[in-house]
Amino acid sequence: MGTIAETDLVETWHQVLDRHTRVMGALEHALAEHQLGVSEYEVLEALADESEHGCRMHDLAGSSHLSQSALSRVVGRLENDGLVQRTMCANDRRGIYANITDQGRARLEAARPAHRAVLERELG
Amino acid sequence: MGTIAETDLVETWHQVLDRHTRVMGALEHALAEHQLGVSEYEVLEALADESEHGCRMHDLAGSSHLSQSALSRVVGRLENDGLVQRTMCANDRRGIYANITDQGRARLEAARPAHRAVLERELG
DNA sequence: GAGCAGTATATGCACAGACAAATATTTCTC
DNA sequence: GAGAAATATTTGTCTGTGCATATACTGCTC
Repeated sequence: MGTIAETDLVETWHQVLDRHTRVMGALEHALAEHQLGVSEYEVLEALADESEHGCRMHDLAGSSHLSQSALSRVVGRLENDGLVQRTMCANDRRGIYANITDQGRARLEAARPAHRAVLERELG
Repeated sequence: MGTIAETDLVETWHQVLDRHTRVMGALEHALAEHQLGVSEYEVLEALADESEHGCRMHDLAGSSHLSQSALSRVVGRLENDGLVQRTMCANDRRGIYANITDQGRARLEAARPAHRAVLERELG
C-alpha cells in the first residue's frame, strides 16, 4: 500500500510537470507574437488589476512567482518598453510604485485573447 | 457566463503555477543536500527504471521535460560526477547509451526518501 | 558507390532567473 | 538625537536552459 501511494505521488508530480511545461511553452509561443514574455504578461496583468496609484515592487514580487531580483528586472524591461512607469513613493522613499501605462494596458489587452485561447486549449 | 469561465481558467493556471513553484523550490532545497539538482534526479530516476543496457539520449530527452541540449548537459554533469556512464552504441554509431552507475544508483536511493517526503508534504 | 535527406548528439551563444551583496531609507532603542 | 536593526530595491555574478548550428553517422536513391 505504501508503495502504491508513493508511486501515485511521483506520477502526480510528473503530470504536474508535464502540464506546466506544455502550457508554459504554448504561452511563450503565443505571447511572443505580442512582444511579451510570460513573466511580463503576468506582471502587467497584476498591475492592471491594481488601483490608480499602482503597486509596490515588494508586494508585486509577493504576488508573482518570481524572486525580488527577477521582478526588478522584469519591471525594468517593461519600463524600457514604455509599458510600465516607476515612481517613487512620497511616504516611504525606499518604496517604488510600478504603474501600468496606457500603452501597457493596450499591449495587455491585445495579448489577452491569445493568452486566454492557450489556457482554454491546454487546460479546458 | 463566458467571463466567469475565463476567470476560472486564469485562476486555475495561477494555481498550477503556484503549486509548481512551491514544489519545485522545496525539491531543489531538499535535493541540494544530496548534491543533486531536480533535473539530475529525474534523469537518474528514469535511468534506474531502464533495463541493463541503459537508454538512448534521444529517448531520454523525450521522456524528460528538457530540451535535447539541456539533457545533453545534464548527462554531462552526471557523467563528470561518476553517476552515469555514456557508451557508444555498436549498431548505430550515432546513438549514445546512458547507463546509471552503481554510484549513481546509490546516490539516487540516498536522495529518494527526501524527494518522496517533499511530494508528500506539498502534494499529499 | 556517390551523393543526399534524415537522424543523433554536442556545442556556441544569448538570456532569464536565483542568490548574495550593495545602496538607500525607515524605525527602533538607548 | 545617534547609532543599530530592519526593510525596499537594484545590481554583480553564476548557472541552467533553449535555439540554432556544427558534427557525425545512417539509409535511401540514382
